[in-house]
Amino acid sequence: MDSKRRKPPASILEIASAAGVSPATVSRAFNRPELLSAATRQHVLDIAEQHNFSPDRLGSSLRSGNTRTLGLVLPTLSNPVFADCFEGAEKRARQSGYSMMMTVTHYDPALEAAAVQRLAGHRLEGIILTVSDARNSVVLNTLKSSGMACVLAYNECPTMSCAAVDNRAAAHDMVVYLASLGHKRIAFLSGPLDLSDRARSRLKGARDTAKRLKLHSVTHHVMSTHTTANSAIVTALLRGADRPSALFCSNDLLAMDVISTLQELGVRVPDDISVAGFDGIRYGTCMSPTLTSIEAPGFEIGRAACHLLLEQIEHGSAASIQVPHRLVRGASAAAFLANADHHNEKITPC
Amino acid sequence: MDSKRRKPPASILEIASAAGVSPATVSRAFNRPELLSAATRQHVLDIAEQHNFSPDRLGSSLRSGNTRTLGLVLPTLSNPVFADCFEGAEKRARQSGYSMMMTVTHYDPALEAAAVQRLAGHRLEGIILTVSDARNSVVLNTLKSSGMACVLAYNECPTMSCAAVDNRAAAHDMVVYLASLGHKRIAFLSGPLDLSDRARSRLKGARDTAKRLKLHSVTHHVMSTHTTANSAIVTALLRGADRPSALFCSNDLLAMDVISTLQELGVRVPDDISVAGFDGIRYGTCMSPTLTSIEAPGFEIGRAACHLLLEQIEHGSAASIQVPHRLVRGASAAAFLANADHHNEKITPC
DNA sequence: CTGAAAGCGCTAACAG
DNA sequence: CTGTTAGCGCTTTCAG
Repeated sequence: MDSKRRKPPASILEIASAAGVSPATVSRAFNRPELLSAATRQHVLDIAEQHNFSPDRLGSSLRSGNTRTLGLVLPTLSNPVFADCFEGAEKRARQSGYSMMMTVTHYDPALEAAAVQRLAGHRLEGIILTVSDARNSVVLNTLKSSGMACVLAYNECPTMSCAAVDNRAAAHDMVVYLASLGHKRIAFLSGPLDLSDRARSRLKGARDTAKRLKLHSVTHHVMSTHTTANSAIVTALLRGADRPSALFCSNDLLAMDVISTLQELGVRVPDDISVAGFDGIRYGTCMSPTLTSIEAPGFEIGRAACHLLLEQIEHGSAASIQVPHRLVRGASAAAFLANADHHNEKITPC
Repeated sequence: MDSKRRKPPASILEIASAAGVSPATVSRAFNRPELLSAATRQHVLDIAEQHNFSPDRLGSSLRSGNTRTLGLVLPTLSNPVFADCFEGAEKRARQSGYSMMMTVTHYDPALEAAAVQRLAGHRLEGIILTVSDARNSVVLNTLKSSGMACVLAYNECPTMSCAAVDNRAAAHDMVVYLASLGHKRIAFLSGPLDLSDRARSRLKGARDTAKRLKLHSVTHHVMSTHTTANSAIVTALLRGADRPSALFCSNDLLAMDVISTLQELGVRVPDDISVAGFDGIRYGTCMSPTLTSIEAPGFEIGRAACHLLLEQIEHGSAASIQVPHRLVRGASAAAFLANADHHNEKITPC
């Protein structure tokens, strides 16, 4: 019936001639209606409507220089905090007539660089990203020197505009809470620190606070990825006299995997050991036990980041926003009982 | 130091003159390297490298007509199945050098229309979407008549290219499973059916199968949203002699909320009543009780949808893919015990 | 208030 | 193999 090559959509010239006006007038009817007489404007819009016409952003972008498109570069959407972040950012963008181009990097700096390069080719007006490590990120330097508007989400960085929680303060709050439950030996679990400045800040916050509270110093245990527990490492850290009574995980997905690993090992949470996460993902409250965590509101971080980005694009400002965090008391962390580690005594060091 | 208005990035003409060749040659060095001598090509690329140049897609798109950008329109990323779908689709797109523009619609047909309109303005080469109701969707008709390449994800639709699980067969499998556990009265819970053709198909599959298996006919209970339980409705359906012994929820998020609502009401799952979901989200296995569900693999659906879309763009084909589903046996659905509804007897109808 | 003309950055078509 | 030329669709001066 209809040919495979469909006819191209009407251009501004056809509308102009159909309406008996110049192309400039058609353009103005859409972009600067105040410059036209009400009659002309309405006439043009009617004709456009009839032809089902709306101006092509491509020509418009090329000529005027603004694409009304933003970029969002996140580690992964499998982590609900980042999915929420997208929703917050995209909603804010949409409110200002911007579209969002998005990609994921899986915490891989090489993919981060490729992502920025690819997106930048589309002449985005600005970009929101979460990088592995804001301090030594080549891609951030490239981006800054290219002059593209740019805001970090989740990363804290003194030299760039960013929207994030205060990771150190949040970790502080968690350690204070765990201490208030009677825990004196706390271990911190995370993925590779060089791939997450957030994990680093959280560890630092935890260590500083433990020292200030005169707890045992916080040990650090590195999993091979950010969100999965290594069974061997978890087993190892349960051994010995200086075994921790609470495990503070650098994010909730890791905490969930740690808990299920512990359960497989026959270690009860929180009876034998307490576990806390970070991020406050909603599924934490459906788990058994419910997850103790720090809520870092993804939607709000995304919204704030996009807001900052738009301000930067429109007014050149380069402010940052610190989004408030909140302690979530769940059942996975409970009061420390001196004899709770009885279970452990039976484990023979191998 | 540097002025607020940074100098525009190098254009192809500057590179051309710097390299002592024509602009067309620079273009070819990037797009059709096989047309150039190795020497010229390398020389041009070196110069480009020095100037940190990469061709602007905007000019390229306008001239050549392809933007190498796809659109993805999903209900929400808060539901992990859709987040996975994005990951699958975007990864596939990236492999073919496409970027992904994305937006969410929160199951609102008006937002669906606005989303498509907005994205179409960017001259996408194709679009993947999940709509509320593929059968009577104005936006789908608009899209088809516009000639834009288009694939549905999750929706099943005989007249369009789509990537989805067989919802009726999947619901069939679930009912067969529940029946095998001894359940004879099954209730189906969902959001408004006119906003979800998937929920409709699943209900139909459940009803047909219940009839074939000579179970009691499946009752249907409508929640005000797709993913939250109405406490009053849940309470009501627990009353009476024909109270169901199993609740089949149209998605996992709803099932999770139903379970927590039941627990608040003092009804034990699965001891007093069994609950099943649909989607097979990964958090289902961390819950207590673990969730019985049908896995509808989001990543695979996204990947397949994007694959179909690219085929359609490149070869005009309009095939569909049925992605296999899988029953996930969790602890939320257990064998029916005749006396299990003792708990119920005590509830006084009000 | 409206029109004419130039050109954003790039690539396709055509020459050579 | 490489250069020349024209123009994708739009907006923006500048003139009226």
